[in-house]
Amino acid sequence: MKFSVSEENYIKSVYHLQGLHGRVTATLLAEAVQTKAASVTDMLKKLHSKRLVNYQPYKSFTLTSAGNKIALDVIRKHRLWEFFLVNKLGFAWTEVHVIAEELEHISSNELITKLDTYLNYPSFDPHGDPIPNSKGKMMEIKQNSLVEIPLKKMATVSYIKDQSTAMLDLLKHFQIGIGTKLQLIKRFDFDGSVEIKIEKLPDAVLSSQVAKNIYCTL
Amino acid sequence: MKFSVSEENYIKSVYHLQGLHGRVTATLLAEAVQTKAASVTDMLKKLHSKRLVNYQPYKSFTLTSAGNKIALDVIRKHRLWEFFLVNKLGFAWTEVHVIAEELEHISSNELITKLDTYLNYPSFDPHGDPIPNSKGKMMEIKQNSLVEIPLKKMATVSYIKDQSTAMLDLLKHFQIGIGTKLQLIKRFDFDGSVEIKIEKLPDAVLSSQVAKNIYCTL
DNA sequence: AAAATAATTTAGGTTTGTCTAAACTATTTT
DNA sequence: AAAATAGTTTAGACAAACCTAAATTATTTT
Repeated sequence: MKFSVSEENYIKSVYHLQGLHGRVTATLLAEAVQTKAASVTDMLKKLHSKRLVNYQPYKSFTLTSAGNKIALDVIRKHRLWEFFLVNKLGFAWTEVHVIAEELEHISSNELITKLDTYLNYPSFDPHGDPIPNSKGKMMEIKQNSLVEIPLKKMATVSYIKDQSTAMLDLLKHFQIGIGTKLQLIKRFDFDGSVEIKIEKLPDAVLSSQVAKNIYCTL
Repeated sequence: MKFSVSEENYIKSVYHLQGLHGRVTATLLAEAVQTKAASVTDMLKKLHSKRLVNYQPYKSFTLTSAGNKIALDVIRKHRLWEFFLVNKLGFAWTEVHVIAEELEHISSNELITKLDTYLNYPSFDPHGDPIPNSKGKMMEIKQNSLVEIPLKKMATVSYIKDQSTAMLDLLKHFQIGIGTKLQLIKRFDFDGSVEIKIEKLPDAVLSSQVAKNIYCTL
């Protein structure tokens, strides 16, 4: 079955919100898809009739397994395109999200299969998010926030939680990006700030607020 | 200014039809965009109010120069994507049209600029059609139908006019495709059929009906 | 457990792009 | 040049996805 761009966007948003809150509420979803709660109700009825959401009036809701499958499919496309945009076309990882929001709705399955092959079956997108494979399975890696990794151990930045311009600006200044290798030198209990070492750079101190938003693999 | 997918499709079709017939009529356009004449009238009013078509009720019409610019932009995207699909993802040139019909409406200009660079500024798409550059300029090559090229001279197939399955099937059998190098051996005046030679293959005879649809560069 | 507040749904409307059927205009035939 | 035919436009509707305002239900506070 084929779905409209709107339907796909709603489903995708339900998926993401479910990941954060377990169940999803109309207001939350309205916010996510940039519309009003009344419009969400309309769409929920439609998605319910197609058996893509478990929905009862006035209650919070979740995706059915059919809905989940579609969400993963859209997310797979989104992340593969992001990978392509960064690793083949040379975009910065901070620029690709909006473009991938459009590309993720191109319908050809053959296209995604071929793109996946061309990119050599990547498991993570440029933001560090896992890319579902054709069956919807994602790799999982234990990501640890900078505040909780062991001292001295080499770690690789894998994900930035807060992607606001202010945060990205700060990261740029400290030359920290996805893939950056670093070690935790010291944790200051007083304010939770951390001192880190990046090869060839002077040691840097990051506030706990910043450190909490940086995730690493060990 | 941004245009809807429908608007872009109408404009693109007007452009193509103009190339074939000089001026465009509502019925012709309706056929091209797979809709009814009444819907075309509605859209023409809209495009006229945006100054993209030169339109007067009950008359045939053409694109304004603003409309032309948009058409070339969409065509550029379409053909660059087709090039990408064939030369990077490994699709056959006969499979890419429908996918490119969707991709051509992705709005980012930066994306097309980067894609163009990545593909190394190709001048022709896999069907042999010229790709407009960022200013809308297209390369022109003299293409000669197989019935009119000189005897013995080496020629390269550059374009297939009739792209019906029947025709493609026939071409496959004779191992003729875009880029195939061949020579005209003999022209039979009786029925206009032609004998051709392709390296390493036995000579083949094509009916004038077939030959008329094969274009070459010399 | 009422009252107050917050969240959700309904009712009725808008826009975009489509449709059919009827009315109108242009073109072709005789 | 009138009649017949072909092409185009208008009028009125429809579906999708959205909106606002009012009504309804759920949740929280007291």
